[in-house]
Amino acid sequence: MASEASDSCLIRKFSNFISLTPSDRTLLKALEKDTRPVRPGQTVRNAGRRVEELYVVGKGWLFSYTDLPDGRRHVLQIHFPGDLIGVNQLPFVQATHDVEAVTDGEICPFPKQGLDAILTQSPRLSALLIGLTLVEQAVALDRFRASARMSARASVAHFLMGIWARLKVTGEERTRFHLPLNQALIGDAVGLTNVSVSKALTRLEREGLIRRDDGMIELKSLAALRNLAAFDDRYASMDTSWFPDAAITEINANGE
Amino acid sequence: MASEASDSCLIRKFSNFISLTPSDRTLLKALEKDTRPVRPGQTVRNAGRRVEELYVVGKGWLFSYTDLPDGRRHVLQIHFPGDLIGVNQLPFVQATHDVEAVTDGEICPFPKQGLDAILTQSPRLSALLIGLTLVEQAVALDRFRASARMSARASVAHFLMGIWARLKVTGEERTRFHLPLNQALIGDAVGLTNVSVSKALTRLEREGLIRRDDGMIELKSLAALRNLAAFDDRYASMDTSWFPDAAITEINANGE
DNA sequence: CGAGGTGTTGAGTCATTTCAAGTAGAGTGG
DNA sequence: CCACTCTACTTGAAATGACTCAACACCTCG
Repeated sequence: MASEASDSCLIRKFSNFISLTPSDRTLLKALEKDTRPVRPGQTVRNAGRRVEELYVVGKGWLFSYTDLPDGRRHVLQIHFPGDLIGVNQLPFVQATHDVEAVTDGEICPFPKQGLDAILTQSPRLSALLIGLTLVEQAVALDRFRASARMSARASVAHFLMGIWARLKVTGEERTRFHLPLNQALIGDAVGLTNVSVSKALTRLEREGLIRRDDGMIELKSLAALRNLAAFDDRYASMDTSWFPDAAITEINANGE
Repeated sequence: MASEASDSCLIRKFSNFISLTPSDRTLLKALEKDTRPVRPGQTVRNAGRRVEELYVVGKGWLFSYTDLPDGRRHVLQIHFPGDLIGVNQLPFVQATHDVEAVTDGEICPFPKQGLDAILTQSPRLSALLIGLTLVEQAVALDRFRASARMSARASVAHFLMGIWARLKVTGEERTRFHLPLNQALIGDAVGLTNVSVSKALTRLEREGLIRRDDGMIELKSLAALRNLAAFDDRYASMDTSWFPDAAITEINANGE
């Protein structure tokens, strides 16, 4: 009823791409019914365990990762408020990776079947859900490419641009933002050591492309960074024209 | 009507995961209505161009890639018979990467809207489609991890295991198979140079993990390779239990 | 027979890693 | 208020794995 967008990052994020009907909002709100606090370093999901529930991130940052046999770690994704964690776990009985909190935060757990309501009742939301998943996939492949084929410096620049682009989706347009990730974590995300990340960041700062102070990071020149890292903003170029019409949503909703 | 599975890799692949109803088969066959031959080296899709059509691979191998500003190339995916090319392009107006044929082959183009029939008429096929897309995503992330965090030798081993696991999905269980990819291409897929790939393969062969002859490759010890590369067969561990029942498919089909 | 594509091998180079030492800040307890 | 500890970050030197460069072998195709 109260269609204040501001109370839910999930709704704010989705509104960014399509206009939500009241029933869409109701469906989304159902996912955020429950709330659970998380502490820094707390494990939210263990790889290998059954995937019982998915999460909406309410507050705070988290990340997905896997450990390698030799003890090294690979960070697959950083999760922000408004993100859905675990859609990509759907086709697996056992979780393919761990999820851990970076900062204090709140997550909203809901059962796997919680998506059913969306998938059966709102083709438009379903399309957006699939679309966002595919965009995330494209983003991951971009990061892969950067890590595999570019210098440490460009790779780190690419990572920062990726964070910026994703924060933008939930409305934070600013080029200066709080980055609560330590350099070992960033390294594990782009395939470098903490030492190399430190050197890359220091150099980027010396060159005037970024600025750091007090846990904040500022992207001083988006153009230069984009150019250096061959960065593409996949969220900005998302195409929603193939989505079913809202009208069809109505018909289906009535038809059930 | 003639439900010979053997005439379509797509149907054979899908049958591997769920039992297809006659109407499912009809839906899938519609995707393979048209056929177009491809030659080695032929570009099937250009990055940046509008995505008008998707493809089912009928015969032959293809691959998706992007070029970097400095001329280097990153190969994102190898496509086999039975694969759907371009599902991940759905949310983009412009293609995010190029597609090129490796060998002689046949592809079956169909318009983006060709998927609509499946998505609206068969929840079960839709679920499988989404599931397979998510599995492919997990596979890509595994390859990312291998490339970012493991040795050249392990990374190449991982790549080979990945090919083997995917061939298995369309029924080729054998550990000896034809590998029509040159070493530069493999390098571009795992983030190495052709020279490093050559050295890695030579070493793997000397160690007895693989054997090569006449364009064929044989995985001599799956266990050792799996161990070396920390390989997980994502296709084998796919969970279909969350799919809607075939019964529901019936109801929906009647309901329209 | 020559040309082009492909794979192998060795020598030298280079970017990133490893190792190590040192700085800074936050939190703790005496 | 001052050690003390922890974590995070920086910086330099040395080690190393992959890269570059280059020569050569092999095969297919004309």
